[in-house]
Amino acid sequence: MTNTKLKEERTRGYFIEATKEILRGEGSKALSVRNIAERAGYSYATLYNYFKDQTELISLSLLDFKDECRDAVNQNIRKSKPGKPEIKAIVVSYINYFVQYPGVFDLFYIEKLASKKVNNQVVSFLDSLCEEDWNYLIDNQIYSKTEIEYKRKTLNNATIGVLMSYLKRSTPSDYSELLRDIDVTMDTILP
Amino acid sequence: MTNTKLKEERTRGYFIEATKEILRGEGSKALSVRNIAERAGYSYATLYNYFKDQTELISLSLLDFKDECRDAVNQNIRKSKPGKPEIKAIVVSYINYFVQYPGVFDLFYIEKLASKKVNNQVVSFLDSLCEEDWNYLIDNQIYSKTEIEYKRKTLNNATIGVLMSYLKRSTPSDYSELLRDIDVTMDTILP
DNA sequence: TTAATTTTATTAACAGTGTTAATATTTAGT
DNA sequence: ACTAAATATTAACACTGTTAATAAAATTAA
Repeated sequence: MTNTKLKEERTRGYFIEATKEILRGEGSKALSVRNIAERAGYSYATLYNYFKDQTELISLSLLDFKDECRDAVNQNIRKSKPGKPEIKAIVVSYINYFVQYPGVFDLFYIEKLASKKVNNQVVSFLDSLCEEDWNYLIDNQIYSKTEIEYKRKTLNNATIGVLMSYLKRSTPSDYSELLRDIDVTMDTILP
Repeated sequence: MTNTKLKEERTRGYFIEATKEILRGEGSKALSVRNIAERAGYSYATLYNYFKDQTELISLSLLDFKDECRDAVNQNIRKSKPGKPEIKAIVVSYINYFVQYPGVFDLFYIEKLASKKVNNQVVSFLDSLCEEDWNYLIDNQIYSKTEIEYKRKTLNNATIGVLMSYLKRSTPSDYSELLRDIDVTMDTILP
């Protein structure tokens, strides 16, 4: 009864963990049903006894990565000052996370996602990490509410653009330039 | 001699045209060697007598689309005032082009490209369309040279981000909001 | 025009993909 | 130990890109 449910949940976990390992390592290009199943220790068709299809497995991995990324960001911004400095620290560690795991970037922004709910969660993810700091800037009257609304949107889009260019088009060509580009973005949007 | 060269060039054209049709229509997801060859009126293996592999065909299509997009933009900005208004007109028609052909967006920004040269051409494409207007803003001393350098970069990244969110994550959900987001981006970066 | 040669196009094959249906194996309950 | 239920596996299908061997067509030489 509850025992079978537990076992089932464990097996599901093996598949999810295998998927995440491949995505972290070889990337989404190397992802295949047979590859996942082999790493999980099962035959490829067994996967379909636990998941509707590959996209369900991908969505579940994505949610895990979201938590992982949030934790990484929270670790890195510990001693940042609220407002612009902390927003910058968040953006930098957010970008660092995806530079470390390009396969996860593909999941978040490129791969076709099954549910619209997951879609929305991804789109608002970076912005939600900065929520407190945007409010800080409003509360301390450094920018108006509409100004902040605009700047939020623009920073989110610019950050995705920076990541895209770096990971998908190798521009800029090295990491130090990437950091400089983030500086540029921050100073242009929040002067 | 020159006759065979002509014939060869024509056959290559049929394959390229077929590739472009599929990308414009069904999108890059529907692209396959067999699909292309069938539409070109040849067997799938014939393709390899004219092109190294599929990626070469894709790169050649991309270059065509680049010209096509430039033409479309130039048509739309005819009566725009130099500077910010024209830059906005360029960004809007640039975005419109990819909204019309999402498969071409995949080519430009997502698909793995063979040559680094093509890669760089893509990355600098939007910025090159705005070149004159950025210079106008410098010459008329509306912004400083460094300011413009920063704004260029930020606008390029933000525009790619806007496109990504709209085409890949359905955010915003309708076109009128997309136009509003472009306004927001422009006013934030070029106030 | 026929024969030989070169150019161009096709089919067969290989290793891979996601997914489903039918089968085999393992576990649980009596 | 035997039956029933749960779980796992193999076989198959329709795809994918790519290569090698073969067939067809066009060109040249006699």
